[in-house]
Amino acid sequence: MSSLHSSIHSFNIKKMSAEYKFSSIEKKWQKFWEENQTFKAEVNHAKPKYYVLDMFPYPSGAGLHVGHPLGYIASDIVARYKRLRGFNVLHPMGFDSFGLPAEQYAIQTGQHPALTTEQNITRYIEQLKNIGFSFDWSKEVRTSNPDYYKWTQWIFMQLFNSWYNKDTDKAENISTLTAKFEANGTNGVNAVCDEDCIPFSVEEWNAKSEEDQYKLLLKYRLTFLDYSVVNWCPALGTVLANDEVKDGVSERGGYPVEQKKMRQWSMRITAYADRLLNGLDEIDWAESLKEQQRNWIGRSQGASVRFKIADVKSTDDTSEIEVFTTRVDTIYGVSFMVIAPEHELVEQLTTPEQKETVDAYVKWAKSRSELDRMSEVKTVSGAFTGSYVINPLNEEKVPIFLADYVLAGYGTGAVMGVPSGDQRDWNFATHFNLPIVPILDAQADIEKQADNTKEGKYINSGIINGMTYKKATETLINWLEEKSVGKGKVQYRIRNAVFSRQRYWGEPVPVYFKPDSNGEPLPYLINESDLPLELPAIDKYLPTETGEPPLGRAENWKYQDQYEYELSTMPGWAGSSWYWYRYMDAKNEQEFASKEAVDYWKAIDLYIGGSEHATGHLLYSRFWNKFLKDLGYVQEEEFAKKLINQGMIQGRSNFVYRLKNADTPTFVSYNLRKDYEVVALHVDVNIVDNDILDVEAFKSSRNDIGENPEFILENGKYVCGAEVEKMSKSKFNVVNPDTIVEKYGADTLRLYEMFLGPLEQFKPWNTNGISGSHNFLRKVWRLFFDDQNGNFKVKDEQPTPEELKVLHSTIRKMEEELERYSFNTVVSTLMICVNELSALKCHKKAILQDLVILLSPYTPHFAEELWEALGNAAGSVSFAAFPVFNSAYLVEASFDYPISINGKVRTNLSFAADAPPSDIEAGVLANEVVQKWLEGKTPKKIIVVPKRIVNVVL
RNA sequence: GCCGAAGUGGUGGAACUGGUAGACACGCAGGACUUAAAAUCCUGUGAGCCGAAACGCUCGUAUGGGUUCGAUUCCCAUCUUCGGUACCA
Repeated sequence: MSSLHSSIHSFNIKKMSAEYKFSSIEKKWQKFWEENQTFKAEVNHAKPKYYVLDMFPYPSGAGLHVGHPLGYIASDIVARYKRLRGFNVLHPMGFDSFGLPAEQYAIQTGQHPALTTEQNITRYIEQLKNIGFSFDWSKEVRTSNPDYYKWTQWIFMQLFNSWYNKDTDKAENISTLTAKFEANGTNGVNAVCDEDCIPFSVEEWNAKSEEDQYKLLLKYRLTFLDYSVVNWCPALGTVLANDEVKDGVSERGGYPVEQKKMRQWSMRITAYADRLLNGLDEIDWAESLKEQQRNWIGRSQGASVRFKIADVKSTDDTSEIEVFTTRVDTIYGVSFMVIAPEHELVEQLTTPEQKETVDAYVKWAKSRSELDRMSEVKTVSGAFTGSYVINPLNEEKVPIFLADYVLAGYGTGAVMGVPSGDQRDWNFATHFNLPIVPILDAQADIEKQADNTKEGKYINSGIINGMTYKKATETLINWLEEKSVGKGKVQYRIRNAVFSRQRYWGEPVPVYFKPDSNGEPLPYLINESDLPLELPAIDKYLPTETGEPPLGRAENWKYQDQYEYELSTMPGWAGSSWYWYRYMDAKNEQEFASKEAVDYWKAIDLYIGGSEHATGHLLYSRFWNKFLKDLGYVQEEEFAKKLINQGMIQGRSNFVYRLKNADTPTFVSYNLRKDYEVVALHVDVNIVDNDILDVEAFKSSRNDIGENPEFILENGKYVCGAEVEKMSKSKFNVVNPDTIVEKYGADTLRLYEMFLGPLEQFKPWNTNGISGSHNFLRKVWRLFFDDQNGNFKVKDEQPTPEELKVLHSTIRKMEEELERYSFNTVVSTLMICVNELSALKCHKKAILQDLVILLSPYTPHFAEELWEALGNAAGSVSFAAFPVFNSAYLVEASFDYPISINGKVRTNLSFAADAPPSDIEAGVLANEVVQKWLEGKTPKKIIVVPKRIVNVVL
């Protein structure tokens, strides 16, 4: 535990000056906390635990800007508040330090990414420590450290060694699957596996070689090799991130990019689809975020139907195309079939006459990203294959088209086209002159647009004619199952997660390849004792000449000196999918965290981070957590009980307006710009105060504006324009927290960031308002110290009822507001409290001591200083007891009712707090203002809402 | 395109479950103190109308409709901005 009774900082009132000297105060307490390890959190069964976590940052080269600490300040306030409430708080910080930017920088400069990452982290820590967070730095983690990624690799190995048993609804060790195969073959096995798994008997299993058995098991493991589509850039010889592709070409160099299938590691997250969906009901996350996850998982109930291909050319050919539909009831309206351009049957289905068209279309589709393909709905594109399928219900022949709105990786890569019921199908049918068949009598105007109604009775629909939706669906599914041409099916939108990256700066995959009897490489895990598998040194951070990932450059990098390692690395989300457990026991060399620590800290009680992680990090983390639970390593089904999405802080850019066609560079002030022809240019916000440009600083800061630029001023000032944009270097609107801390102090920064607005909301940063927060602290200071001579003026006097009322209404509001994480209104509440105490000239210890505790989560250095001044043990405000609210101080004898006439407030009247509505009615009617509005009439109704409002209805 | 969110004074925002719209700040204006400035303190500040003033009236929470005694809050439609869209983290 931290030392609460340290007396190394003896306090001397005489040294205090009139001013609030934030700089020395903050340094003093930061040093104190560090030396005393005040916030070190250890397992302590005597106290209830509270785990509050921030999404850890990626340490970028640009350092922190004022937007980054927003969430950390909020979580720190909660951490400090919970300590005051008697909780044992775990509040750690670390770094998600693998990633593309460091690698990009390495490619440009040749510097090892570990080196730049280290430098960036050092800078981040410096900046974070400057803000006075109560982090337990002894638990810091970095995902790129081998002693961390050892355990990321270890989890990968557990996934490789596991399969998903749908009967027990959890992951199990692969050995339980082997045991089942040995006993009964696939009979009675209900496993999640690759699509091409076929059933086999015990005899067939036993007849297989060990090698074939091993190959077969690969189809069941929770991490497995599979083909997935990537952005392949032939010119760069590498796979590009979606971010690195703009308009179909690489962002760097502008080389063409194509969609290519590549064999990669995947994670079988689909096995957990239902649990990921159902678990959402048990966690306190924003409903909008849960909705995003639900939609991402995309459970849909429907049917799969197999359509026979007409006139199959040879017996070798596949003779069916399977589709999934959520509207099997519309099957009689099918007038075409669409398959993805990547569909495996494209070649087989294309007739010689159509070959040229189809080839051209496939080539074009390859150049388009998935996002382009999904977004483009205005123009219809597609190509006829020349072949047909037969609708199993009515034996009708319908043409097969390719169209890029069908994605190969989604469902079966084929859809049935029902133009009367689906707008995109309708557009497609209209474009290609295909029939539009009405199927429900309730469908209206289908010659103008599709109508997806489920109302009415079926027409033109064979066996379901005259039925309604529910009955028709049942009938059709029964029919399909009876005839073995389809079945009822639940389908998910979520796909298995691709886990390979053709990059250097990520966790190596702990896998090596050994040739099988045919010389084909087979993947095997390395021995657990060989973990961590460290990143080897390479000469440059580029793919090899033969197109292998950068790890292919490592010399003599072989497992047991003979086997090829896997050359791809893990994705960014690997290290972040379990890190909250590592914080519990960050230095453990035997386990990812001790059982004792995991059992004590359990799940995160409050997790703060951006909503942009909704379907990435937050879904993968839930997946890995469930997996670790299945294997018995952790207890919790959900890793974060409560989650708040903090909104981003945007930049506020300033502009100057430069005259076009002027000989000398000339800048015109904002409000005069309309009279000239001007170009707006970004100007560094740090030389603009309240939208007034520091002209001299501007002149000397730029070398592109000539020797003597001219300025057209208004009222002797140059006024800048302003706009809200993303905070970024290129927009000259980045504000560094260090600058603010230097000028106003960390406590002011913390207060102001919270005061800016609701945590969840996106809002622009504008340094202008910060003086209000700073003045507030100085105002508090003046309650303690005389602003003339610096004398300590707190007295041991009895507080008045009025002062107690101010204090206790503040305590109550603060509790309520923190309870609902309304961090901004707490600041207003504290301001109102101080305004009122100042007006009352209250300098009483009994009141001010509690006020200091209330302030301490927001402005910890400031609070420690005043706490010590009040005569308390140095550094102990962090563990003081939060003041107990006493409602007795707030009892009011009367209530001031707003009196409204037809909903508009016309006057106010005071009634006893417990006055019965009848008395209030009588009083209201007697009032002269009300009389005036009544104009002698009797009101229709009088609504009295006790302790709220009275409304007289005329 | 699809999924999710936001839109309130000159600015950031407040109004918690439908009950006085604009709390608290910034900015601006005026005043006190000062040789002066800073700091501090006081007053005013949504738009408009009437008026000497007090009082009062009308409009007003992106836009257009609706529900209700009463709507920033609930419902429908539209517009704009932002996040995600499976290899940014």
